[in-house]
Amino acid sequence: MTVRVLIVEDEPAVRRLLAYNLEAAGFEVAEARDGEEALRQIEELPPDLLILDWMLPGLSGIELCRRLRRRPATAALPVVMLTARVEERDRLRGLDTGADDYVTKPFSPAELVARVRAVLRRARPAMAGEVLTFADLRMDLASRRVFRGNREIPLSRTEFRLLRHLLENPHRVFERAQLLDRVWGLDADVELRTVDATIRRLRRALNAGGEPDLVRTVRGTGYALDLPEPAPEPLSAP
Amino acid sequence: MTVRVLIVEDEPAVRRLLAYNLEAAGFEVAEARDGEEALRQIEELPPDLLILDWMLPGLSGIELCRRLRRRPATAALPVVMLTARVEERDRLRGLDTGADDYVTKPFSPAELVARVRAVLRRARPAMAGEVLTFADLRMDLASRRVFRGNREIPLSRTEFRLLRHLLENPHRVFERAQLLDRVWGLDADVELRTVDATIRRLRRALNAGGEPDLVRTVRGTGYALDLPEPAPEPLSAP
DNA sequence: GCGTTCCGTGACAGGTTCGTGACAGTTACG
DNA sequence: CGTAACTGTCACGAACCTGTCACGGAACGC
Repeated sequence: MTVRVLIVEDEPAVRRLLAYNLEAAGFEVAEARDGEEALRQIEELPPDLLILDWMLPGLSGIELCRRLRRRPATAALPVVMLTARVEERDRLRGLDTGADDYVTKPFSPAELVARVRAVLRRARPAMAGEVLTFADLRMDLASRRVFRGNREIPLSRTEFRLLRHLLENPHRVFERAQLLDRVWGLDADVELRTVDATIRRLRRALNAGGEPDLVRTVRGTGYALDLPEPAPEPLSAP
Repeated sequence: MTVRVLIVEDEPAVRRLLAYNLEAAGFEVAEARDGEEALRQIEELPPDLLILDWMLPGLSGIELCRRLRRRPATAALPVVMLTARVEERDRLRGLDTGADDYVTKPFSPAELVARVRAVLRRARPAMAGEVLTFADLRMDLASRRVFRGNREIPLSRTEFRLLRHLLENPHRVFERAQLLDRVWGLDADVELRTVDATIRRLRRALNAGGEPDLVRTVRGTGYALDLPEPAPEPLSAP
């Protein structure tokens, strides 16, 4: 599976330089000109790493980073921040920006790629230890096991990835095409209805003990992970 | 909006230490001495997170946690379990207690607060996603749900899109042709009166509980989302 | 008042969507 | 090499959605 990197940078020259070198290093690259566009793209298809210019028109890089950290789905998303001068870099390090590394412009392509690789190496295992929870569902990413209550649920690879994606974004409705992109991958060539089949297998596995169904069907749209009966009042924000 | 944390702990010293540090970190804190009292408080005003001592007089922490998990209203309530020693913590992790994280006594305040924050990040529904509101109507775009007061309103795809458009432009009157273009789409080939039928279905769904009608009919023109007129004002003074 | 226009209402048929089970090609693994 | 598990498709049926229509009452202009 390829690693997706999203570059958020308003200067076209710098953007192209970054994209060229990262693609040459084997990454899949997406680009955004400002914070708004970045948010939209992350929404659509979350990358594995973000390269973020500190100075952006509109939403600044720091603000974007902080905002991402607040969302569970992107709280652990690795971020490499681009800064113009060394002093800035050191000052940003002091602030709590939430970035994983800082690169000073001008940078050498080799250094940039090296830092991206280092951040990915560091970030991956950190994510691996996590446990995703929803209702009486528990998914341990490290051991790749899923429990409902105290019963273990055997899941195939596809089912596991689908459930993981839903657990990372509970309550949120995904349409079939989104799920295909984000679970099966962009290069997968499968029918939309395949999602239904996998949802069905996932449901059968999850509810094998007669528990209530946690997968909500939204007719005409797609699926979401949700509590069945009582309308879940949207929890108050922190 | 503040985050409420309920501490369930029988030792006053530990309770006060926890309360002090959590309040310093900006949380709103409630306290309970045992499981019974905790249940009462959760009933009264559900907290956003529970800190739970493993050893409690009466109802044990584990039992309380399991019981909460069984009730839909509290099934997703984040729980941080306090244990006395490291061995206990590891043993509890093995059992399926349903807790989201474990902290070993003695703990550092910083670690405790960090773990609470982490659990909240994970447990929170993703996306402070857009929510459209009008009067007692609430539409959550991410989860694709609509509430009137605290009653959920089931809506079909078309009804949902129509209501969304009205909610995005409250008070504004749209003629049928406009609604067809903007809700059904430019390429849709349907009768103007179809709008009436959908408005009717939307009204029936929204007012199923006997609430006042929020959809205003503008004769000869179209429809708008509006508060109903409270009373016709007499023009002449008594 | 009176006729006309406009909208609410209920019913209905055709279409769409989704759950379900079955099946075959593929992969994993002993 | 053979078996079992996994995965993508498909066809079918039931439930649901939706556009349309006819009818009657309400609102409006005169």
